Order: sequence, then C-alpha cells, then structure tokens
Amino acid sequence: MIKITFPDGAVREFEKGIAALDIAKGISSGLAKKLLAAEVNGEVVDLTRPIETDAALNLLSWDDKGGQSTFWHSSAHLMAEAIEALYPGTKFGIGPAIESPKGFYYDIELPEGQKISTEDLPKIEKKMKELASKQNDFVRKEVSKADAVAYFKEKDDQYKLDLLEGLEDGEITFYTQGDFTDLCRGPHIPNTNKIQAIKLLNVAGAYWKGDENNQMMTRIYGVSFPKKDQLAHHLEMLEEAKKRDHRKLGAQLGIFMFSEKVGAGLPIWLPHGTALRTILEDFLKKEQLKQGYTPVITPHVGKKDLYVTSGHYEKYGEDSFQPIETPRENEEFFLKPMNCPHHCEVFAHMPRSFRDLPVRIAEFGTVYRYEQSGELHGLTRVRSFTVDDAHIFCTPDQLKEEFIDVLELIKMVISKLGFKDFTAQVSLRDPANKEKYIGSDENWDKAERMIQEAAAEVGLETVVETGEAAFYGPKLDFMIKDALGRSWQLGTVQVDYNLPERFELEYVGSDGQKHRPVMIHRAPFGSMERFIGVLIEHCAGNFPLWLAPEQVRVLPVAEKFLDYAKEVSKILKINDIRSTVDTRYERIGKLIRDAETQKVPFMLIVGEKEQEAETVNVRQHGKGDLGTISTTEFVEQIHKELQDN
RNA sequence: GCCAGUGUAGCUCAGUUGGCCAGAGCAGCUGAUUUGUAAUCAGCGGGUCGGGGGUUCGAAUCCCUCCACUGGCUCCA
Repeated sequence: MIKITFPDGAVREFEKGIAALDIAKGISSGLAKKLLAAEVNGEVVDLTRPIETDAALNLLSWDDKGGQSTFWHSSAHLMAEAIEALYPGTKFGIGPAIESPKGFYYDIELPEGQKISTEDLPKIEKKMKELASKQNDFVRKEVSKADAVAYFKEKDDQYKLDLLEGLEDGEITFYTQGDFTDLCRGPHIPNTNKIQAIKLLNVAGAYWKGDENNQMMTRIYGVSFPKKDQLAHHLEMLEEAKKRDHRKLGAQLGIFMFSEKVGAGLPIWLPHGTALRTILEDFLKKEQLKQGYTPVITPHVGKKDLYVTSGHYEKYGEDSFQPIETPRENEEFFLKPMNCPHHCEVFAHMPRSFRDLPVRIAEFGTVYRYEQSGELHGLTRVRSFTVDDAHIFCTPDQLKEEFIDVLELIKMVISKLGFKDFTAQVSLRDPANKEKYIGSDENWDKAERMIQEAAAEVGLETVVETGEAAFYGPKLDFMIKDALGRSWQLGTVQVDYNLPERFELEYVGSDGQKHRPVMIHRAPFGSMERFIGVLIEHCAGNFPLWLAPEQVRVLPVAEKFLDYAKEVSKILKINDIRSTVDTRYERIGKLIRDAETQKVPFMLIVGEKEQEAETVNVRQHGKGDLGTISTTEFVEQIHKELQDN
C-alpha cells in the first residue's frame, strides 16, 4: 500500500501501482471525466501512470495550467498524426504547447516539393477532428536508445535523430495514438476524444532549434479546447485584439505613419500622436523635476571613440547602422544606439563631490538601432525610438534609496495610465557562469539583494529570472498586463557597474579620496513608441480625457451657428481644453458619427437654443446625450474631471 | 537576414483558365439642401494595378528581381 496526500491535506491509502485516473474514478466518475493529467510530487504525469511510492497528488483539469499544457501538447501530436496521414513522409521536429499565443505548434519538414499554406489548414483541421473521433488512447512506452534510433532511421527523420543524440538510454519514451508514434517525454491526456474543438491558426517558418544557420522548417500554429464554446470565446478575443491593433488604430486616429521613402521602421508622428506624446512627456518631465532630475539634451550622433570606450562598439558595432564618415578628415560617427555614453560624459565634465550625488541626468533621447528587416513591427519594434531615459550616478550607499524612488516613480506612472495589473521581473546573473559578467562578486551580490529588497519594500510582486541579467548589472523590468490580459515588458531599471568603470567616472568622497559612482539606468515608459503602441491597444484608442489629442469637438447644427461654435471653442481653448470645430456643412448626424468614430471624448452640439442661452449640448463618446449646460459650467466640469484624474 | 503570404484610387475591397477604354463604396472637389444626436442628394476629378526587367500579338493576371507590409524564426522530444 502507498499513502496519497491530496491538496487539501487529506491522506488515503491505495494499492501500490494505482493510476491517478483510478483514484479519481473512485472519488466520482464526473471528476474522472474532466481530468487531463495528474501532478505527482510536483511533476505533471499521465493520468494512467502507475504511482509506485507515497506521493502528493494533484488532479489536473482544464482549470489548471498543467492540464491545459498537457492538452495542447497532445493536440500537437494529433496534428502530427493528421499531417502524417495527409502528407506521408513528413519529418517532425518539435511540437510543444505554448503560453503565448495560447495553444501549440509543430515544426515539420514536408516531403520534397510539397508545401503547406494557410489554405491547407482547414483540411488538416478536418483530418484532426476525424482522428480525434476515433477515441484513441495515448499509449506510453519506454524504449531503448538503440530501438528509438532504429525507428527514426527507418523513417529517415534526422530531426528526431538529432534530438535522440542528446538523450540517455533509459530515459527515452515513445507515445502512440492511433497510427502515430512520436519520441516524447510526455505527459499526455488519456484519449484523443477530449479534444473537441480545434482551430489551426497560421503557418510560419522556423529554424531548427531557432538557429538561423540551421534548416528552415515549417511551423504550424493551432489552438484547441475540450469544449466548442471555449474555442468560440477564444476566437472572439483574437478578433478583439485585431480590432485594437495599434497599427490600425494609429493610422485611423492620425497618430503615426510610416513612409517607404523615409524608411522602414522609422515612425513619423502625426499631429494627434505628437499631441499625445507631448502630453505624456510633459507629465513625466514635471514629475522628474519634482524628484530632482536634471534634464539635458545631447546630440543624435557620437564619435566612434565614444562607443569604443563604452564597449558598445565591440559588442554591437557589426550589428548596428554603419558609421557616418566626414568627407575630409574621415572621422567616424555613429547614430547613437543609447544615451548612456553621452550622459557619462555629462557627469564627467566637471569634478563631482559626494555632496553633489546623486546626479540624475534625464533626457527624452532618440536612439537608432538596426533591426533586421523582418523583425520590424508597428511601433513596438522600430529602428528609431525615443527613450524616456535617465541615468542616476550615486554612491554605493545611496543605491537602494535611489532604486526605491525609481520604482515608486514607475509604479505611479503605470497606474496613472490605467494599467492595473503589473509585476516586476528581476533578472539576476547566472551563478554557474560568473565570468560572463563584469564587476566584482561582492557588488553583484549586494546589488541583487538590494533589488529584491527594494521591490519588496515598495510592494511589488516579483518573478526572479536567474541568468537573465545584462552583463553589466542586474535589472528589474516591469511586466504589464493590458485590458486583454496580454503581458508587455515596459519600464526598466538597471544597475550598471560597467560604464562608470569604462568612463573612469569618479567623485571625491568625504575622505578626500576619489571613488567610483554606481549608475542606474531607468526608463518608466521604456520607449515612447512602444509604450504608446501598448497604450493604444490597452484603451482601444479611447484615451482618457487628459491624454486625448482632441478633447472636445464643437458641432454646429447649421451653418448659421458656426460663429457661435467657434466662440465656444475659443472659450475652451482659453481654458486649456483641446478643442476643434467641425466647420463642414453637413447634417448633424454626420458630424456626430465622424466624431464618434474618431473617438473624441466630448461633442458639443450647438444650435439656436444654445446660442440664445449661451449653453452647449453635451454628448459624450460612447455614452450619448448628457443634456444642456452653460459653457462655463462645461468648462468647470472638464477641469474637475482633469483634476480628479 | 530567412520561410510563407500580401501589395489594384487617400481608405476598405472587387476584377486572375492572359483579351474591348480597370470597377465599387467611403473620403476629396463642385453644386443643391440650412438640417437637432452615428452616414442628405447629384455631378466631377482621381489609379506608372508596389518599382524594375522578361515571356506574349496582347500582362493587374504568367516568370525573374528589388522594395514595403503581414504571420513567424527552440515557451526544447
């Protein structure tokens, strides 16, 4: 007999070798039906795997992450089965479940001369459903390495053979469902009949093992669910995300554009986008002034030597825009890929005393980085962007306090912009590869501890990623969830021991000796481009009033009220409310419709009644008619709403 | 960069077994309508069919090449 401990702490005895599924059946057949996998002593395994020792057991259904990923992984196998049936001779790479986008994929190489495009997906989908309805069990089998190699040699599948090379004899398992057998660690759901709803989403290229020197394979993405309505809901969410796409809304709302002539990945800010960005920048600038930052402005290029000193040339020189040369002296300049080297020079231009520290140098600095053409994407992946950058030079003793202040600032900025859900990702060095990092062991340990303490003190929920630190110091990134539950990495704070060293920065301490300052890089928005891209999608283009490029549009009911409309708009402008007048001679319904589609927060409709009484009829975007009030009253209401924010 | 796909008017899209002067709606312009809460009516203008090259009697349509955009490029069997 073995002892099984359930999540609620209950302990019961079962016969040795019993499967989780049988235990569940003993509890209730309804429960057993819902289950997808089991977690035995923290490891996700097949429901049918015999349990041989005392164990903690957690039964996994669709509501558990482990249940979902098992389900999707099994769906990948089902897809592979369908593909093998439709395209015999296909070779298979890997087929995992994935988190984002939700679902699974399989990397395949089709037989010579064949290819798959989006149009072929429904056919594969149909085959998958047909195979699922055969209600095949997923059967696990332990295989010797020799047998496994023989099997895939027979199939001439070099990818699986490549994978087998990295595996030890004795740890190799096969899973079979129907006519399809795959090298797989598992686990899997018990039977294909659980897979009730399937949608294959797209086809893409992917390098074997993600290395661009390797063979390019075809990757097919899909998603599946135990119930049909879950799939329908999922597809609705994807539709909603499409509607909110910042590339679409950005064009529609006159926020930004790209021009083939100007160049790919070089965003151009249109009037509405410029207004939005200026408001955000002004907001942060004001906050930073309060907190003792000193703004500077530095050039968009720097001499090669600057980047040789900073070390960026050695690391990124080949992969950045190539230098600009002066015609006679042949001096080389680089477009600046970051602002820190310039800011280090600002720090170094005069002797610094410990009394001056911390020095907080801030700049909305536009930087230029070469991205491969295929990696460009709207505003979120571009070749020129503006960082809301600042570099804090402080003594090691001041580091923690400065770090905390920065975290508070970023927290404030994020919540002010309507993001409710965010966590901090703390990236530490890989303790096994300490030589990869610059700076003393002692400093690293101190900084890593400091970051975690600081995050705890400001009440940030943190996730620690070991090995993700930059070579020059540990960092903390803000991971922000938008209205659709998607996660984005925005603000960032990084500790840097490297640049002060390379630029030989120093300050005079109270002891009269020279000391090296520590540097913090920080950017609450990250980049204006990326942040605004995410913001557009978060609020679906319906910006909060204080950010709306056009806050109020005055709509005259007929041409003869145009003068009154202009008068109203002028009063609003005098009162710092961004307002325009729609001067077109169109029906009021048309004017309203256009203002609504352009997501203008307030529309003021004016006609004879309003003109005579010096009032405005207020209509709010998405809400409709709010009634008539005096113009001054409206101004007060708007001011109040802006204040409360 | 690589794989797959897309590129027709400012926008959304029709037109492909190669064949008369390439179409529609919206937007724009002109005129009429002077209007009360999500599209007034009529007329007009607008396209090197992404650029270049080729095949052909004939190319938006087929081939090559370049450009831009879209989905992706280890969340390990």
